[in-house]
Amino acid sequence: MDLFEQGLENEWLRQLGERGSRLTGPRRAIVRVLVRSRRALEPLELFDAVRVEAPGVGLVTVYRTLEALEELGLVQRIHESGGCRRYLRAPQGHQHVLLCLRCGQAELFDGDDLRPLFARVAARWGYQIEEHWLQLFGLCPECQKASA
Amino acid sequence: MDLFEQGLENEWLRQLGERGSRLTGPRRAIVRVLVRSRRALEPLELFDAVRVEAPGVGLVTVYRTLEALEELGLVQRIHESGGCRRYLRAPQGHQHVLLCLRCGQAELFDGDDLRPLFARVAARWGYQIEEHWLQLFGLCPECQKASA
DNA sequence: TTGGTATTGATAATGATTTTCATTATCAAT
DNA sequence: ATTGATAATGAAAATCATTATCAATACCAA
Ligand SMILES: [Mn+2]
Ligand SMILES: [Mn+2]
Ligand SMILES: [Zn+2]
Ligand SMILES: [Zn+2]
Repeated sequence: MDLFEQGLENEWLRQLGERGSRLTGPRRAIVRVLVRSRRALEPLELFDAVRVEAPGVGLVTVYRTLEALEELGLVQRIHESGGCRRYLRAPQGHQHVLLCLRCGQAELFDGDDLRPLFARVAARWGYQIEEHWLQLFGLCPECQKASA
Repeated sequence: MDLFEQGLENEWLRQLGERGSRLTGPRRAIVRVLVRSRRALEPLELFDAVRVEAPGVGLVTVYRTLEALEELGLVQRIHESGGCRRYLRAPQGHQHVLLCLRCGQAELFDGDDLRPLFARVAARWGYQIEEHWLQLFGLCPECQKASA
């Protein structure tokens, strides 16, 4: 078992509890899968994965748990040209997503400094910039080999 | 009448024709509204705006025309935290969107040079970067006044 | 002007997400 | 441990945006 993911799982459950949510079987199972996934998952994919270990869980509970985790900022919706219904572990701190176009694997990176750009744009248009989205798409090392 | 928008309207119709599409009344009306909008519009909003001048047009035709214009790259879907169903005139060349969080007004800016960042990320993760999304959100000058 | 056909709008179908509601499970207070 | 208030659950139904169907119409090349 991965120690980092184990810790993350406990932390998510703790935050759910903090918020007043009961720590139920279905929630534990859903959190367990989400924390460990390297890919962004659609509700139905998540549902299928959860049911492998917790067969009784309903799709509706998957939707409800995703909503709760999104409110807590533990999970984020991923936007893609093909659709925007997949969810991924949210980054900690200032990070952005790098997605593999072929297999969907996700990585988080940081180190972008866009402040000079924001300043120019703000000056040009008179906007007060509040937020920015940056997302990179490409081919992961495995998929590069596969398509070579 | 705005000359730039007039020209853009003609250009869109030309490209639709080029592609083998007939230049019908409904299409002309839809293009006219889209070309002139400073905001990204949902299909239903677009439908309502079109029906002011062309009352007979159906919602289905709005969807079909949006699809055609998106294929031609003349229109793009805008992604927001609240939903991803609005469409906006696509940028020409390398530009990105700046959106007002309050009124939805959209501006296009360029001048971002993220190549150094891409190079670092590519090296760090072994990805071959193919594409990037950058979007800024803020308050336009009018909305800043309104909320002051 | 005309004929072949792309386009249209009304309608029905679809599919993802939400709502409803009776039943069950959690957990703080005994 | 037991209890009991109530949060959470899953099945089923409802909703809502989008897509498919289809007979009638409008476009446009000839
Ligand atoms: Mn950033
Ligand atoms: Mn760019
Ligand atoms: Zn890959
Ligand atoms: Zn504004």
